[in-house]
Amino acid sequence: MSAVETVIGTTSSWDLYERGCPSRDLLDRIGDKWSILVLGELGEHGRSRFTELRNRLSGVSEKMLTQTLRALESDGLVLRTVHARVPVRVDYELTALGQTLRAPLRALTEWSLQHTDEVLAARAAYAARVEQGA
Amino acid sequence: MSAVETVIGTTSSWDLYERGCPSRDLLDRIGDKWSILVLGELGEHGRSRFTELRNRLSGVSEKMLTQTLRALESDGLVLRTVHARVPVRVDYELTALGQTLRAPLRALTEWSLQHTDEVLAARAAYAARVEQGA
DNA sequence: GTAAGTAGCCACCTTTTGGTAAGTTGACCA
DNA sequence: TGGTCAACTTACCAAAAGGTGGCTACTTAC
Repeated sequence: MSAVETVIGTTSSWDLYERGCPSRDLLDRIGDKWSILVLGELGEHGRSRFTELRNRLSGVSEKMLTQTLRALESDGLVLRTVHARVPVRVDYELTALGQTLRAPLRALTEWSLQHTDEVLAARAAYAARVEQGA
Repeated sequence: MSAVETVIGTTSSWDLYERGCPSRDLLDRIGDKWSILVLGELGEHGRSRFTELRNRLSGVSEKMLTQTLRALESDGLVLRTVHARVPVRVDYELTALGQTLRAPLRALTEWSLQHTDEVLAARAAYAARVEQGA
């Protein structure tokens, strides 16, 4: 059987540890740098326009932003609404599915913010150890 | 001021939405495909050897596995122990810091497993829509 | 004496990713 | 007449990621 118990009481037909597993690909996608930030922004600010996102995500290029938004839309996480007035106006917001990702993602971003100092310290210590050892 | 409230009651000196933010880099690192899987494996199985990990992470190359483990070690998330017997034996396990990542990461992998079907359906629908629209 | 096993490293090469910059659409404004 | 705005799209190019295969050291087992 290919079903795997990841946590007691939870079964799924997918196995993250198998190559080509769609869940693994999905994980890779939502773990993507810009995806995380876009989803975070839309989660916090709600419906936003393209330029708003571009301005709030420091360092993102238009190309990357478009690409990320398209992927998220295709995955059913983000809803894209085009207003046919001039100039064109486009809104992005989380779908219901996208909303379910907020908690897990926030847990991760929170962890990252809270432990950055420790990690930076660990890196410094590691670099020092390597310098010594070598 | 550069401090930012991410969640009520939580402050940090970092801002994920600023380019060059170390937390953003860190997030990118732990959101990495192989990092997630290695941390997951070590979280579930506990202390493991190099070849055990290689065998359990279907599709990983030795190069990638080494690279990922080194990065996690340098970040203070994984402890690497070399036993100087012959043939060499090396163990990897989560550090205390690494343990604190288990919950957030599990939340994300769980989400991924549970919603893969919905996302696949959304992708199919999106592809159909594009085909129609174009 | 030689093959096997562990835990890698290194050089080479291909694929993918991502940045920059320019073009597009279509109404409206000076 | 031509410049502007929003939200892209496209082409081109550089950088980075990642795969492959060969090499290492050391000892035990055949």
